Amino acid sequence: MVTARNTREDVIAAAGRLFAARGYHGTSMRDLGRELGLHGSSLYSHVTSKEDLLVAVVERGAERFEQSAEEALGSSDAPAERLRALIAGHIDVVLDHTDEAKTFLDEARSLEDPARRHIRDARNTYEKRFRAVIADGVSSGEFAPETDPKIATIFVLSILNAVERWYDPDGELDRAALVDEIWQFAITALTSS
Amino acid sequence: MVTARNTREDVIAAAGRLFAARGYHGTSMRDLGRELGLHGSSLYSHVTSKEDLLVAVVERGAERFEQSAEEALGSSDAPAERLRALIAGHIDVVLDHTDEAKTFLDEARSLEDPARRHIRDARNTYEKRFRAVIADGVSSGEFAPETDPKIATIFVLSILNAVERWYDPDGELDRAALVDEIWQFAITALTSS
DNA sequence: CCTACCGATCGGTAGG
DNA sequence: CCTACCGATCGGTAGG
Repeated sequence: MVTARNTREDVIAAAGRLFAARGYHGTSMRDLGRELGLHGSSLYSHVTSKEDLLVAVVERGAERFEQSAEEALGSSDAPAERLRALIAGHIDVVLDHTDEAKTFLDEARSLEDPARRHIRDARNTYEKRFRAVIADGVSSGEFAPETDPKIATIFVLSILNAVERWYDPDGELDRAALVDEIWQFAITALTSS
Repeated sequence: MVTARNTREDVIAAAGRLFAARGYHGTSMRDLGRELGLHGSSLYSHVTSKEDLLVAVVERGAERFEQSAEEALGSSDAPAERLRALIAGHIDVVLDHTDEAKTFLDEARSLEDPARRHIRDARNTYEKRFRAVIADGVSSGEFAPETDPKIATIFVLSILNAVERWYDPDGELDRAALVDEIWQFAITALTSS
């Protein structure tokens, strides 16, 4: 059996790879065809436009993060533990679905407006999950009373979203240790006054 | 006196604006010409190539950050205060030279290799300034002994580099308060065990 | 998924 | 800084 034909999912996965590596505008349909071993024009039997591809990749990224947050919040632990679960889930998405995560984080701005707004909303929803947990911790007295949940959330997400830019999966710091470092940093900042 | 001719500096400034807003690959030389009120081909009397422009903008960004760090470290205060000065300086660069800062942070990856390496080095040098201050704080006992200066530096810079993505200069949080929030968050995480 | 294209746009040059 | 271009490449279509 020779190599089978590509599916739409194959095309989207390859697009994620290239968009993450070179950016949306830095990737041509012919580049993408080459990556899959077919002609650029043949891609149009799988997608209707280049932007259609960006939408698909970014949307998958958004779903991964959203699903991760929902699972993390399944437990009814204390705020500190729920924050830990959110952090661990976020890192899993970034490390297990790097291309989608990177494209979601860095290339969504190239989307045109219906999709763009939808992704903006998804991002806000995700952010609210973190904010609610932090606000809970402040209310319960577990976190410091001066904490501004909105700003603290931005800071934690800033750390999480930057991971793709520096973390080396083959380096000395393994995944569990990475989660631990981030959690420790965040929880210390949130707990002490 | 009618509008004077554009200088090379005008061209670089306009390029910074467009690169920051739409990305390097999302900006064409004709877009840039339009921004300046001249033909795309006329830009070549000021620059030798499109990448020449990216190099110029990114290089200016790197210089701003480097200069800011040097000034911040002029004082011989305690580590916590020197970290504060580094943070304040970084925020000044981001808010006063937003286009250069954004292009430096987000578009440097589109550089080809001599310039690319040079920028990577500049980034590492800048990072080392932060790391040295944090390491000093650990040595002096001012910061918690478990602190890993390398990782703590990455976390602080992650927060700083994300500012351009969410901060609204016309919002409720003014510059001094922004610096204060970041510093408080960082110093708390670094100080407590 | 290929062949054969399309018009538009790209970065860039020559010669004023 | 303009005019007049260049070859290459772009996203995309028609018709198998």
